[in-house]
Amino acid sequence: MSAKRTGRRTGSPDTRSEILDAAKRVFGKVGYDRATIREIANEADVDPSLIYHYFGTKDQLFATSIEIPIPAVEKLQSVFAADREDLGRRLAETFFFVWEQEAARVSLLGILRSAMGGEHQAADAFRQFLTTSVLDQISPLIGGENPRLRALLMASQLVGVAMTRYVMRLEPIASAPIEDIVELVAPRIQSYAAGE
Amino acid sequence: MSAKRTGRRTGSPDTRSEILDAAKRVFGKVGYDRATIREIANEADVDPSLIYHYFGTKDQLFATSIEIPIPAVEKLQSVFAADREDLGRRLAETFFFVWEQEAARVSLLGILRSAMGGEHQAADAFRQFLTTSVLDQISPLIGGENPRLRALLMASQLVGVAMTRYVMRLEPIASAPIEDIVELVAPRIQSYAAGE
DNA sequence: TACATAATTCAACAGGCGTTGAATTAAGGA
DNA sequence: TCCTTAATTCAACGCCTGTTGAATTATGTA
Repeated sequence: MSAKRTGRRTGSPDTRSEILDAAKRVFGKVGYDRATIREIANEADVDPSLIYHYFGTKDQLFATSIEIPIPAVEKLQSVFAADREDLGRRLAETFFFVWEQEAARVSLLGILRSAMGGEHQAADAFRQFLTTSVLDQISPLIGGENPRLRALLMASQLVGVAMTRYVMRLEPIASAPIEDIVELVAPRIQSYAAGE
Repeated sequence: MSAKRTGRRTGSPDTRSEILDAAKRVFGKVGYDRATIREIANEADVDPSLIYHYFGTKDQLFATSIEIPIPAVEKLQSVFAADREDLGRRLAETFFFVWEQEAARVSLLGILRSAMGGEHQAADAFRQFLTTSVLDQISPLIGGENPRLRALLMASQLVGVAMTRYVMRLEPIASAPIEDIVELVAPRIQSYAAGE
């Protein structure tokens, strides 16, 4: 509770990172619109104007804080190496594995919340990630007609579960063990991948 | 373009309804947060304070404008009369039939957008609708273990598609004919209903 | 016709927001 | 040690928001 003083702090604290973390938390909790610079600054124990010093504007701060977490992207690559019959399960497992991790979740929540709210940057980021990192990779592995549509329907199922579990926290999906969910979801996702 | 005059208008226009329609449109387009009273008033060609005269507060206006459209609820009832083997298809068809109608869609978009944004009223309304009007009715018809979880997963798939098609407008799901989507989604939803 | 009441706008308020520029303090190299 | 530069806060701006109260005009009833 040391009283705030003006001027540079002693030591070499990585204040920039603390701001970014606070931003992710707040954006994840309430989305872009309801998140205020002042609240983020407060959460980071910092003056609001310092945020502008480091990130320029609220939009830019948001843009910086919604980069898809690297571990998530890496994990994804390994999915596409799997054999076709296993694609559904691997996809579901990876998806929830990432989401269950606190650090990734706050970022993803921010993206999802804001994208659904119509925030352009978030929507674009989400669209692009889904298109290039998921659809483009999955579609070729899929049999039957409309492979791209099928791929997006797989993704829709996962997004739907993320919505109900992490955003809206609907029971009993919110507190069910992931294993149960994967067990039920995986076969249906897989069936999209198999022609007919 | 008649210049605005003060005082009561001539004739008997149902201004209240016009305000409500405008509210639905705006809430549907941008969600609760970004929607401003002034924009709604403008859309309804009315002074902002008239909205307060009729609806009291922004929250109350929102609450009034997100009642689940009656046709939607009625349609739903007919689904549960169906035989079990047809449940998936009937559910999917009904769901999209309602969503494809302009009037219902703007309301549903408002609810969905705002619920995802964490707006309490919308989230509660959505939760309650899903619980009492969907889950409570579907669960008893479902075989296997965790019937309630299965029911919610069916709903998740539909919500996921609504998100990608109507909210985020992701291609190719956004402009695919509903028949194609139903054709693909129905069997997977159905398979949740059948035990294992 | 006179009058109560409903419908409508005008003008303003306080509060919160994103943002900016100047002032203050510490760190690090010459 | 001095001085440039980076980190940090202070104080304020202009704007937009939800909201309110008084003023104005029409409707419907007695």
